[in-house]
Amino acid sequence: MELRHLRYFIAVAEELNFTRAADRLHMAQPPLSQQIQQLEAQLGFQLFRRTKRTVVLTDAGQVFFEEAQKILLQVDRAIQLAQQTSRGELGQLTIGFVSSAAHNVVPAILQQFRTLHPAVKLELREMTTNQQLQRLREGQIDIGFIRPPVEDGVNSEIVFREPLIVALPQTHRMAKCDRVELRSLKDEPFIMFPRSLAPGLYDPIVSLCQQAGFSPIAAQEAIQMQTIVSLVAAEMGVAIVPASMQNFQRSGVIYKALPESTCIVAIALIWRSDPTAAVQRFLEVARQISGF
Amino acid sequence: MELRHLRYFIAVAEELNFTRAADRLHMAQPPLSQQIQQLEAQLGFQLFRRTKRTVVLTDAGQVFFEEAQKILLQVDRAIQLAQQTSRGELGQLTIGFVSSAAHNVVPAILQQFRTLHPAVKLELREMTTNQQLQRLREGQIDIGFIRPPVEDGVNSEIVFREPLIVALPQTHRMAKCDRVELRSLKDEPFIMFPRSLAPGLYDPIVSLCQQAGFSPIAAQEAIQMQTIVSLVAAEMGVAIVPASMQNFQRSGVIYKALPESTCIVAIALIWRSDPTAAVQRFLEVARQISGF
DNA sequence: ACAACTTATACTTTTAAAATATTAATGAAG
DNA sequence: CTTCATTAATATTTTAAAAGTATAAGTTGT
Repeated sequence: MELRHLRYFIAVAEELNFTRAADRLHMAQPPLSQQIQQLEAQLGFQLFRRTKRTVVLTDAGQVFFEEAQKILLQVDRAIQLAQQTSRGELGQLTIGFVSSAAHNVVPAILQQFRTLHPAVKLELREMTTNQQLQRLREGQIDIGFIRPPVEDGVNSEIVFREPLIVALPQTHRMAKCDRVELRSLKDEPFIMFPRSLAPGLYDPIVSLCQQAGFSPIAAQEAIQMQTIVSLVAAEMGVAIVPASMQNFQRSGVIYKALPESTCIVAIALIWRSDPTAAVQRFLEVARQISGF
Repeated sequence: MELRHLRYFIAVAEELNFTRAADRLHMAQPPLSQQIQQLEAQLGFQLFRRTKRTVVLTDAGQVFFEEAQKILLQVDRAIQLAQQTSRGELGQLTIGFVSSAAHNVVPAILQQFRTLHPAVKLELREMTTNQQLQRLREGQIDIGFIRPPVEDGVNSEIVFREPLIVALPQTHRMAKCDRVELRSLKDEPFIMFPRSLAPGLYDPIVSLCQQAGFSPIAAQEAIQMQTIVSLVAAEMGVAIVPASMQNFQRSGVIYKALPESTCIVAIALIWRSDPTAAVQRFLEVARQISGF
């Protein structure tokens, strides 16, 4: 049995007249009769009760008619769903992001993507840069927002750049100053990200301090930017953080610009090597929003 | 697009290897490749990402794979449902019956049919004989239980015969007798079915009375056997009823056999001229139960 | 009784699916 | 590094089956 048989059968069942149905199907009447006979032979029962002049559906034919219509609808649906998927209008994206990225471009990109492609389901997972690189290789995430650098062989693109700033406890002696000389913090305890998990953030911070003539004393480590800021609020020390952390205001913490902050940190987008259409649509939106 | 394309596609999607899929489909590899190419061309997108040596589903292909499986399942389902219907194992029967038939064979036939063909939905409607004949012609009922005679051109078969008996009020002077001579009731008021609605019951009753040497005085008419018995209980008169009304015991009413009751009334089954398979199954059961 | 209408059959043509033979590319093994 | 096995694609031929043509046969209504 082929879909052709169902299409022919439906036409005859609707017209109850082989000649008219054949017209509607743009074919001659004899092949139509033959195809219906063939279908009946395969099914093992009559679809129509025919006199020489009139045709009516049997009760089994009536049941088959309703089911055949459902089948053709399902075929249309299958084609449409798959086509939408092929255009990236339908599907699922699993997206990783580092905690600090949640405060800059990521929300804007996600929002825009959601309005443009509402049928794509987004699954968001906060992870470190290294976790994302590994999960991307394993195919467990489609897209990631990380801190560069990126090893070779991974598709990546910078989507955001920002300077570094200082987070001080409100009670800190420099909290009232307009701006802070990094040099003046050289004996302060620093709260840092572990280098192993985020070299792209750790290294610029250390390099900045060394430009100012000292090596920072890592008093505490934390693997979430929000935790680092909370530790500053708890007066455990000071921290150097990306400027976008100013979007994360927390009582007890004051952010200060660094005059010597020519040092820039970035957020990069990474994506799987065989990008699905949905990944490609996401890239388009990310490029549009980030302006790169 | 034809079901062939879906069957081929599913085989390739499951094997992820054209050669093996072709083996499974008992065909050569080149036509399989061509049919898949043709399918992709019609759909307007790639189902597979192919290297010269390996094949994987695209994400659109994955979606189409799942939908294609559903379609083939639905095709199987359509065939099965229609085949069951053609065998009379599935469907609906609308059945008419005269009120007095509810007390003899009908319950047994219905019960047996329900056990043998549980997927056939039965719809029961109490109607007079004439109503049933008309509704049958209009196709509004499939089967009827009536009082003969049946006009020509209607399929019918006697499924039950029974003698006539007398229903007396408990207070009646003859209520204590073993048997009742019909002649002794000649001056009693009779409660009758209107002749127009049930000649098959009316005529034997009148004929019986005339054999006994009188014409019954119709004091009341009612169109339900149960109502007639109730009127007897209310001492409105006496009635001659089919013997199966003894299955309908009502306080205040006594049934008595008639010695001269060589007169028999019947229940006939009637059915539509283009009997569906379900109607034929019903006939089989009715014949089996009635023993005719 | 006859014309118009409708389906089925017999036969021919056309289309397209399947088979065969072959090529091209890739990856693994010697 | 070459060779061999594996795999998908292409070109061409064969085969099968779908569509078309002509016509018959039965039914309905005038």
